Amino acid sequence: MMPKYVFRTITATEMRSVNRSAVLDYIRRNSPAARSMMAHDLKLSLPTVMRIVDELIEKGWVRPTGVKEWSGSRRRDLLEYHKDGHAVIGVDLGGTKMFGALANIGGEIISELTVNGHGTSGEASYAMLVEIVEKLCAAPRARGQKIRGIAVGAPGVTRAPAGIVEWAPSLNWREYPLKEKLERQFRLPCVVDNDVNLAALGEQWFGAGDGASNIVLITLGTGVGAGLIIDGVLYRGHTESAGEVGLLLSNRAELDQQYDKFGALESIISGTGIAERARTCLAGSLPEDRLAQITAQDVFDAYRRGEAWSRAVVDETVDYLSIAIINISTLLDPELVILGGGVSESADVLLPRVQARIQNILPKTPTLKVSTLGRRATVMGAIAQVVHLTSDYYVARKLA
Amino acid sequence: MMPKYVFRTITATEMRSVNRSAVLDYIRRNSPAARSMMAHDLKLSLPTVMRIVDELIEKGWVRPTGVKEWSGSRRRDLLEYHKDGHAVIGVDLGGTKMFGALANIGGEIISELTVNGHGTSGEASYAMLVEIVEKLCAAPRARGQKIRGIAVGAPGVTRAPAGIVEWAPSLNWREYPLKEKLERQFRLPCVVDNDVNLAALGEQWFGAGDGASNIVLITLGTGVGAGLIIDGVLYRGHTESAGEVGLLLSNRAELDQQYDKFGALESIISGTGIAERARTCLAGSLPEDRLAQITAQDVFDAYRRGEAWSRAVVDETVDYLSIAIINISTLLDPELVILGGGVSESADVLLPRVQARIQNILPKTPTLKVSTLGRRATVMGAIAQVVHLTSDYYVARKLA
DNA sequence: TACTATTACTTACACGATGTAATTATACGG
DNA sequence: CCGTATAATTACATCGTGTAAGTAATAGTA
Repeated sequence: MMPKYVFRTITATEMRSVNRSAVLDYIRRNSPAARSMMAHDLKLSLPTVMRIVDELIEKGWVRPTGVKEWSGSRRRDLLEYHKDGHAVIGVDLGGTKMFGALANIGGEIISELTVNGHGTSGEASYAMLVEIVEKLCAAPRARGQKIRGIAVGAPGVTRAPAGIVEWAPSLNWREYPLKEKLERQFRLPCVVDNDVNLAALGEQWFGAGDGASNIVLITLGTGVGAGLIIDGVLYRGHTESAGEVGLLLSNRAELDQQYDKFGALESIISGTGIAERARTCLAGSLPEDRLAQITAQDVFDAYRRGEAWSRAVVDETVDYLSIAIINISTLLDPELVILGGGVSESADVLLPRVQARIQNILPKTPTLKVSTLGRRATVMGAIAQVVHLTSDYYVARKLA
Repeated sequence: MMPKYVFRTITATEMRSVNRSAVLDYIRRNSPAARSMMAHDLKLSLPTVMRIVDELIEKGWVRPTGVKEWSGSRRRDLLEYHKDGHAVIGVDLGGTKMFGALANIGGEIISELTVNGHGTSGEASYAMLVEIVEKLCAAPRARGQKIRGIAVGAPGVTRAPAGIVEWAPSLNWREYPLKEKLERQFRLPCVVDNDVNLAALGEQWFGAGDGASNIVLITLGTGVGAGLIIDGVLYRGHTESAGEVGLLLSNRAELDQQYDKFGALESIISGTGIAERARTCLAGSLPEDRLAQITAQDVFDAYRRGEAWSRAVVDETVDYLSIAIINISTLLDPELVILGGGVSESADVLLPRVQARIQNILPKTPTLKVSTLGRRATVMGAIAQVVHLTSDYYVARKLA
């Protein structure tokens, strides 16, 4: 019988990794930071902070600012996150578009590349991904940073530790060993993860996350998905499909239906679903070809202009999005709910109304924000994951 | 400005705690266990395992079995979780009943005590809790174990680290510093937590949890609640109100209602809600006083006897419970969903039908089980928390 | 300009933890 | 009874943190 055990052990070197991770995280979030301040806040002795900082400087994660800070007498030497210490490649592998970026570890994009409507699948998609990465590798890097790793967000179920894409319908990939292939091709550390998971990490590190430990990112685009940051750490679920909120049910009748490609909630509040409902409303009053071109964006524009037909569509979207957020918040009690994806560009219409509905029901309302990274969220999360991977990120917690 | 940082640091002693926790957890789940086996599985050197085991034996958490195991040549000395090494007091503080138990750390009850319909609130409730604890302290302990701590599960929102009951309507406690009061009174380490959270931990340690790292416990009783174990660790949420699933919404109309005491889902699938609906069905066909006595149990009994009226009530319960489980699983992707609370005694009726509904919708179905601890779940979780607290439980994780 | 007080940093060393390797103990099987 | 294999023990190297004492920097002050 296989033994059952859940918790891992650590060595002295890993203890250092835990502490190094905490210091790096502190500096990233609080640049510029002083050693003595960190020693105080992080409850480490000054010599330990010194040693860790020396290591971080040596490895290019952190650097002295040159500036010194007055705090009573001898000035503190200030340190900052060394954004340009390393370069990283992140790719958001969409079903219809691919978006790749070469960026520094501060999340500043050096060079980016979009392929719209690539229309590929299977091996052709892989070839296109390789081409994008190659171009980004070749892009000029003013400060001469080395590329430290590649992370890819895939639209579908992934098994992140193994780096396998289990099932990505739009690319027609099944059990696709993407990480292994990329590592062999580029000889760099690679991470493969779900696109929405990475987007959530991106917002935590560089976007609307703002130091919160419990974050839900809801993306409303072609489909609907959620990324969960729980107690500071990305949560993937038992079979790595946590956050597949497209399948959420909002009424009893939905129990009797079948959902092959699109889930119940997805068919209502995704961009696709919104456009679909608009077509039903406008059927007959517009020519067929115009009807086919309607997007969610058009619906919100019409709503802003006060066109009557859009009213019901937007109302329904507001209601079902509210139900989803209420149910997610009820279950998870996050500090922050971030709205992302294409539809979030219409947040001016949605957000105030959703907020009102939520406050009406929930005793404790999470903060509701719009993604600040937009379509770059996944790529930013990719950068975060490369930092996790290459800086040996460990975290420790005490229970009870 | 307050610095932002999320992750803690550890010292050499805390590294030992991480490893000690892993070893203790291994032995608890795999008694009897051999040192050399643990060294292999946990990736620790044998000397380290030896030292940790010596410490655990000395402190009474573990003991040699005396039995030896053959594995090719020299026999292994087997160790087991020392159930009787310590005694612990756990109390489930219900709104109508209080249930306290003196148990060993293996979750075996030495002495238990129920007070039904105590009808107290405020300071009187505290006095009754103290009386229960005192009686349990005085109960004979054959093996002479010392009581190591007290944990209390409260029916309401708690702030567990501080041990404050924020709001428990049935006891009329607000911002009640329970932990502080108990520690002063009994001079023992005390833990205060939400009753459902503790029940989830109880099932993880001693019940249906079975080594799973991602568990959702749904309790259906007077109200409805959920306890979440995420990546092996109890998750409480940003304001410690994760899992308050009584408020889950199942249709659009519910958005416009007000929920003061009972949430939307709660008013349908809780024991109270089931009985209430049965009363509506039977109004007129039964005398008023008989009607008032109907319980959820009666409804399920009638269903088993094939009485027509009960059909609709049970169907509705099945459907809304299914929706709740589907939505929770969609979001969290747990390995295991456990049904607990009074209504779970009718799981023979509910479970097969719920299972069928779930499988129809979800691509990946979590295992569905009935609580094996029943009304003792909270108390068992209380025991687990005392072990966490008094054995200095730490866990470490690597990201990416 | 020198002295003082104060805070930042450095160094030396103690301590606590893990790991490796050599040694001893135990038990089966021929 | 001995050989072999595995378990447990011991001694010691290594790696990490912490404490304490010493050095450096700097504003204020005499």
